[in-house]
Amino acid sequence: MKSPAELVDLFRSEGLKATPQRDLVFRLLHDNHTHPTAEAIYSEAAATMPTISLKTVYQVLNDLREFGEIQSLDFGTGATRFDPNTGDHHHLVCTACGAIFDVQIDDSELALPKSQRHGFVVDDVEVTFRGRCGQCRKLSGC
Amino acid sequence: MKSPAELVDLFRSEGLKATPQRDLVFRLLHDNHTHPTAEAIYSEAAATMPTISLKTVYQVLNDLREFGEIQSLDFGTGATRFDPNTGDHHHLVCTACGAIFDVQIDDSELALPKSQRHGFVVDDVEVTFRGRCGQCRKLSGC
DNA sequence: GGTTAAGCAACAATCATTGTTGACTAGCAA
DNA sequence: TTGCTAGTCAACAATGATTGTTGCTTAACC
Repeated sequence: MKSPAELVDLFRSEGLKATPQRDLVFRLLHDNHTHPTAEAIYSEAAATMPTISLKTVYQVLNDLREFGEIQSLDFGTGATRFDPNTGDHHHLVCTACGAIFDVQIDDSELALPKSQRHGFVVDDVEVTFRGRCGQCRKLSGC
Repeated sequence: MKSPAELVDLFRSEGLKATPQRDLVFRLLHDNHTHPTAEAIYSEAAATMPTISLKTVYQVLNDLREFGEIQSLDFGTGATRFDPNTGDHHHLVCTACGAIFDVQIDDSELALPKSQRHGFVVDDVEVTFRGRCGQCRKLSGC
C-alpha cells in the first residue's frame, strides 16, 4: 500500500476528495499487519474521530480495494479482513481465535497441471495454512 | 461421504432419528460435485418435498459437518459451499460465476518452514486457484 | 467567494445464518 | 397395538455483516 500522503494524491488524481475521514483510515491501515476487519478499523477511527460512521469506513476500504491498494480476504471467520500488504504472500490462520499472520512460501511449484484446469485461465493462487496459535493452545491446554 | 444408507445408520447410532428430510438431503449430497450452497440444496429438496424448511437443511448440513461427513468451504462468494468430498483435494474457483471444481495437486512440498510458524501447530493447508472459466471468458469476450 | 460535484452520517434494507417455540412423530417398551 | 417421551420440524423472529437511500454539508476548482 502507498503512504497516506501518496494515497491522498492518488484519490485526488482519481477525482475523489481528500477528506479527514479518508486520511484517518489511510493512516490506520499504513503498516498495519493485523488484518483488521472493517469494524476494527472503525473502532480505532472512532477513538480519534467519534463522528465517523461505519459506512464511511466501508466506503474508503472499498475504494482502496478498487485502486488495488489493499486486498480483502475471507477466511470464513465471519467478517472480511483487509490487508494493506498486496505483495506476493500467503496466510496462516488460527482456527480458534482468528488471528492471522502473513507467510512467505515458495509457490513457484504451485502451478495447476493443464489436465486439471477445466478450461480456466488461472490468475491467482491462494494458500491458507490453518492451525492453532500458541496462545490458544495454552488456553485450552493442548 | 458415506452412502445415504450408511448415514442413516450413523445418525441412529448417534441417537438422532432417521427422518425423510434427513434422508433426502443425504441423497442430494451423495456423489454431488457441484459444491452447492445450503440454498441450492434447499431448492432441490423443496422440488420433491415442498414442506421442508431451509432451517432444516442447515441443521442437517451442520450435523453432517460435525460428523466429518462433509466439509464447508468459504470462497468469499457470499454463501458457504458444502462438499461431500472430504478426501485430500483443493479447489479451482471462477471469479466471475462462482463455479467450483475439485483439483488434485501434489502438496507434499507445501510445508510451512518452522521459522514462519509463529508458534502455531499447523493442521491443514488449503490451496485455492482462482481464474475465469471457459464459459465466462466466452461471454465477456476475453 | 460562488458553484457544484462529491462526501458524510443517519437510517433503513438486504442476505446468509441461527435462535425460539410449540405442534408433531419415531422409536421403544409393555 | 398403544402409550410414552425424547427429539424433530416448520414457522417466525432475530442476528451480524454489509450495502442502499437521503438530504445536509463541504472540498476543490473557478
